[in-house]
Amino acid sequence: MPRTEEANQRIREEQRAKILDAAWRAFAKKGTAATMAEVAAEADVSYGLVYRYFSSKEAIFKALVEQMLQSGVLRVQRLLDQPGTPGERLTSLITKILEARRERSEIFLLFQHVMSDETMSEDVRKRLQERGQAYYDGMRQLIVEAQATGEVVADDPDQLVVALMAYLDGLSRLAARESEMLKEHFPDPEIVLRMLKP
Amino acid sequence: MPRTEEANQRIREEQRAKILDAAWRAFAKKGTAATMAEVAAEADVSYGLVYRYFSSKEAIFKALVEQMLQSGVLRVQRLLDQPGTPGERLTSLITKILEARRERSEIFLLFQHVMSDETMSEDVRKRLQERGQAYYDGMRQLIVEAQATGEVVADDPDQLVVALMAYLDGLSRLAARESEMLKEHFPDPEIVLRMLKP
Amino acid sequence: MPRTEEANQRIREEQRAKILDAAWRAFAKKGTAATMAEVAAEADVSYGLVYRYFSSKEAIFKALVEQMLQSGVLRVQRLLDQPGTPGERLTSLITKILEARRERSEIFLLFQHVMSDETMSEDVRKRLQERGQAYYDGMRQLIVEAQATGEVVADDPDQLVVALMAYLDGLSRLAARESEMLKEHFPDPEIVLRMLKP
Amino acid sequence: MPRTEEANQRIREEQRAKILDAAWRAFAKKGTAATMAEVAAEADVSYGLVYRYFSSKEAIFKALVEQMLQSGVLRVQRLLDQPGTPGERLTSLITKILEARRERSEIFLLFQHVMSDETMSEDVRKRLQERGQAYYDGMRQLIVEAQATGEVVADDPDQLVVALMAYLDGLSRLAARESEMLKEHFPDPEIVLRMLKP
DNA sequence: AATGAATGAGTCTTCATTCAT
DNA sequence: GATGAATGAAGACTCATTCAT
Repeated sequence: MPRTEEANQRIREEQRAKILDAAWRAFAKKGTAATMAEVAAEADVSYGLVYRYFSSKEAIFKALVEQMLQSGVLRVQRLLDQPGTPGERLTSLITKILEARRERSEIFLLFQHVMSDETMSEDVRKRLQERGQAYYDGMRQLIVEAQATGEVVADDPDQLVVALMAYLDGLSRLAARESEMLKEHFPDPEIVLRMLKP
Repeated sequence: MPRTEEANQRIREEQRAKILDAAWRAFAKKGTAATMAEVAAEADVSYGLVYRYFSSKEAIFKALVEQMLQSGVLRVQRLLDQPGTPGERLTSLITKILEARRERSEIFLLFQHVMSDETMSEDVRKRLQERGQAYYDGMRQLIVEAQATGEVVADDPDQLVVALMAYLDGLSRLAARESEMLKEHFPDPEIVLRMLKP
Repeated sequence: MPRTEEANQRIREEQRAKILDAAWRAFAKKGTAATMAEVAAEADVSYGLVYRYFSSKEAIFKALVEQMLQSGVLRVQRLLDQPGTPGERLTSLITKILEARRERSEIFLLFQHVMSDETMSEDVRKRLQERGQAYYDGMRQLIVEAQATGEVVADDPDQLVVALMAYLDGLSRLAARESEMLKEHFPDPEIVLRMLKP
Repeated sequence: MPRTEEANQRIREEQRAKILDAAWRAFAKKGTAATMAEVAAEADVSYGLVYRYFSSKEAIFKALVEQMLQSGVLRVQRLLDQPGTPGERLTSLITKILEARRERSEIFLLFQHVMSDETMSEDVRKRLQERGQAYYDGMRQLIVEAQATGEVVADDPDQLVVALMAYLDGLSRLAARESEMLKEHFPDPEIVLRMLKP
């Protein structure tokens, strides 16, 4: 007697999730260089099964990127519409970003991998590019507002955003490398906020 | 009539240098994914020849890393023994580092590539690790001294160093991606220095 | 309440027939390259089920060949024992063959596929070979007889048979390709019979 | 000291030819199903080398088809512009075609393989299709002319061409199978010509 | 009896490395 | 010292076949 449809449905969802999880680990570690065999091994699944769930390596990447985009981690917008003065909102935003980078560093690492891998499909990179731009724009806007209220230093806002982004990206890389240094001495948000202090 | 020994010697050195230069360009562009054929083409040399000068792809990497270590770009020590107060020296150090990251971003990019590539020989990675540690230690020492003179804020010095390193690494990545954003809005050293302000 | 034995029996036969029918369509279309998944889909059956009825792809082929052999389409013998002069019987034979080739071209296409596919089991090919030989022999005998009565030209009978077979095989291929040309201009039996005219 | 340019040139040409020859044998035998490993083995060459000369399996096929088209074997046109009555030219044409089919049966076999393989690139198939059409058209024209002079029977010319083509294709297949039967009893051109006799 | 999830051997393709000249 | 032809191991992907339910 065949399995019930729901049972199959469940199996499919679980396996798909299991494989994507494994892919996260594999790709975050090695980027595009990770092999399908590694993904399969990491998921504790046979080689061929990966292809039952994803038509190609590229397809897995796309699914990961999709998860990344859905996850909300990369969405600044929702963090902008908060109560408080611009400066308070900026502080809150950066604090939250730092938490996210610390806890879900794979996401940012994969993001960087994809962006710097020229073999990645233009399609996928473009979507991430746009999200990155939105991220940048949101941050810039908040800074400009905070400058108006005098809560942030009156430097070139673009330089400030670039500095902020560089800092955050650098932290992600350190976090991904699982550096002991970082774990024990994760910099207090206070420190980066000083870059913006008037 | 055979070539003189010196002539041969000179040719060898020139060719070796030519190949290494090409390797810089190739690896900066594609990281470990660059092929030997690309290196050879970039050097305008047959690809058999590359093997006359380097026994393997790994060997080229090692040579690049060696150049990196020799280049002095990664040596903090010589920047520590300068005249001036600790705070002045720290300011001067960071300014110089920023210049270097901006102008020779390939070096730092390669550094990061090697550090995050697990297939890289332990040997090579270890040497870079050590240099990174020295870098870290030098910076930390200077910060501690500057805290003593009250020129730097009295936060946990380790957190400050981590923050500084994250910022610098992040900038290198942006520089390497040849982002227009970065070129036009390279952050003034003043900005990062504020992170350390008391 | 379990199904009765006869009901089971009937189901088994129906399913087996359904799968074989699907296999005919799939193999006629793609030859050996047809996949088991395609056969299953064509039969509207899960692909696990195909293996319940046939132990392997090879086994399906064997069953198809068996059907082919049973079908009578390839049996000349029964066409030889007819009333009439040798020439009349030859004419009637060829006319019937032409009809068969036109209407059941898949059979001959599969025949050719199997014969030219070296990965096919020797076993299967041998049986077809023998049947082909019988076909050949029957035709030859009829020609010889018809030559005796002066109804067929006195050429080398082997050459005549070869020519006849070549013609028929060629037609099968055209028929299988579903060429418009052939459908609209299927050659009158009269034409091929002229090859034999004294 | 490197090889001279001519030496390399020669090697390249020889190897390319060697591989294409091997491909003829392999593909004529198995069609698309032939593996690259078989081609390499047949050419007595390493696996990777085939890819130095041809970028893909598809590319080899294209080269074979190109050779086929260049070979002239499939060009009827040049056989049409001959002296003599239409009937004489038709006789001469068919005689020549028979010789070609007999001696270079691989070509026609490959032709048939490609035409019936749906995975083959549309591009390639189209070119062959056109050539086939030209072949057909040329033959048809000659038949019509010969009917005008009364040298060919006044049947539907399309049926006559179809019959002729079927016969020729069938012979190619037999020739390719290297049937003993065919070798020893290759049908005299006289036989097929009778199909056209008034 | 029936389903479809799971497995792994086989095929195409790339690329580091070797070798004859 | 230099060239580029040749090799083969490794990786992405397909598909016949097995197995739990």
